[in-house]
Amino acid sequence: MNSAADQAIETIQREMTSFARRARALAGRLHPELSLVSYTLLGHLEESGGCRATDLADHYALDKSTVSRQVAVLEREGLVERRQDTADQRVQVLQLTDAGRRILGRVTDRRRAAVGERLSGWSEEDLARFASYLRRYNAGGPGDVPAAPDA
Amino acid sequence: MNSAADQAIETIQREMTSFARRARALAGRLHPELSLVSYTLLGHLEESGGCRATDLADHYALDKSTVSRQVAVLEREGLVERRQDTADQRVQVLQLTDAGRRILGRVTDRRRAAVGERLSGWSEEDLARFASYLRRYNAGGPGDVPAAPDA
DNA sequence: ACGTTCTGGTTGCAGAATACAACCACGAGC
DNA sequence: GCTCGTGGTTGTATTCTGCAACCAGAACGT
Repeated sequence: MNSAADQAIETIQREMTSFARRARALAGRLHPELSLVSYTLLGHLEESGGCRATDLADHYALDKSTVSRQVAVLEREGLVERRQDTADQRVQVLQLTDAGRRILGRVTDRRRAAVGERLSGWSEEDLARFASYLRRYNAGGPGDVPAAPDA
Repeated sequence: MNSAADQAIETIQREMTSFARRARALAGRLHPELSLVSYTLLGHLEESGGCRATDLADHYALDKSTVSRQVAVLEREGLVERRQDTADQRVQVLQLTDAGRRILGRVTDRRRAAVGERLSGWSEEDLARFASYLRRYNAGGPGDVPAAPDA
């Protein structure tokens, strides 16, 4: 099958890859104080309103050991805190601290500004459509839970 | 300023970030024989039809030392070859070998299949539009970072 | 109750990717 | 011919990562 759809898929996979490739460097330049990993972990904590380390690992396809270490760093920096779950003593519920929320907010602002600048010439309609495509792409996918469109 | 456009930009930056975060793991699962880095470097060589290491570094916002080492690996594996530029003895033009082209093709196929599966429910029109948005976004200034207004 | 298995998490270890700085070689301009 | 800029490599240190081994608490079966 070599249709127009195929062409589009080829382009999508190439452009998404290209973007991903640059993302780390972008994060490094835009907010050296919060690595791309840390940023996304904090972001997920905010979105989810607190979750377990395992959830983070699943969500980002990381090994639980990696998450464990990353979280340890974030905790040492006072950006997240862990609370033992009362029901299950194994579980540590992770949550943003106020400091974490503050830093996350600052970094998000800066990122949004950067992205916004890049999107400055776009019409509101295009922006909305692009956003919805991205959300749909990330949400969808086999092997991935259809993810409640809550947040 | 909290317009619809702002909302869209917020979403775009979040979703792009989320995607980038997973990309490495995806590559690891999908084609362990070719890391995300190697894949993108080979991809750029194919697209460009051969270029210098410096071009790769610029394009992906990598340090030239990083590229140098990555290319060394790819050369050792016989996937790229370097030719001294006749005009400028400093320059090494990098090009895919047949083996490199073969592997790149295989991996691209696999990636396209994965992406395609994720996009299976999409209309042809949506695919085309999504692709064009991504291309437009990535093309937005090879100067790369939209120059953080903060720093 | 007790042992087995499962789940959430940490730690030891090793490998890969990366940046920065120092360096070498060549080319260009004065 | 010097000096400076450019393309590339190498030394060094850091960070991210996965895998495997491990520990502790829960769940389940007998």
